[in-house]
Amino acid sequence: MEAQVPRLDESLLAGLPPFSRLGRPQIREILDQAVSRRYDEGITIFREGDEAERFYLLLDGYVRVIRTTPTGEQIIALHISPGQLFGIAPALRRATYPATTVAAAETLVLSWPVRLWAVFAETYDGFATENYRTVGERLGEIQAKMSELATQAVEQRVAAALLRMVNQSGRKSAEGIEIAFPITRQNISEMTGTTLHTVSRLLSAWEKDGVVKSTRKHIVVTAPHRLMLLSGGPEA
DNA sequence: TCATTAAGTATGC
DNA sequence: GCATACTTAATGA
Repeated sequence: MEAQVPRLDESLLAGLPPFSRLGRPQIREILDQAVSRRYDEGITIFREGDEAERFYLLLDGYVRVIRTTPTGEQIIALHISPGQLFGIAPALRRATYPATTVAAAETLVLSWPVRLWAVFAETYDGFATENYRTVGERLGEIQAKMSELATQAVEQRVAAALLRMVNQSGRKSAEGIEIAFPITRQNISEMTGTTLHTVSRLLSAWEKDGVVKSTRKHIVVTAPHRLMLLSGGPEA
């Protein structure tokens, strides 16, 4: 459907963890088999349970990984930043995607057919190990969030969620550090297991205290250290 | 401490 | 001007 755009430059992949150990000619081979595509904000790239036909690399933008509970609520499991692979069902030896993935902002991705996963892993030094590492990291992150959900109060969870996004996608601005992709109260409630009303109240209170500044779909953390206190221990 | 209901204002295509 | 984002207060588990 999408034509192969001009010709992808090798510098796109050089330096990214999954490809860091590869030489130019190898990167060229990989790029020549990739399809690139752009997604607008809000567009679903693939759905939980879909046949996993391709795996993806995020070149630019941000994507949200969403899981649906048996009762039908959406839970935002994590956000993915540029340079990371996603939809890597083959690494988990799965035939279907374990989660839905949606473009959180205008997004540019490369993708390859899953059958190439095994080929890359076998042919290219470091590809497999690097990817198992990131899979492990993400599982750990999700685990941490699950236990956080069970143990921490809402205010602490929301503070921690903001910090995570800032750490991962923070962009320095005049006022502080801003989250680099559009994010709503609803979204934040979906990552913290609360309601948008509670998130709204918390953000309003924090704004009054000078910890954050927000406009519609846009949040700047003006006092990260104070958020840290809020997310941390019981008393702060 | 927090969800829910409900009723409002603000914002942007 | 309509849909969506966001705010706030009240109530009750």
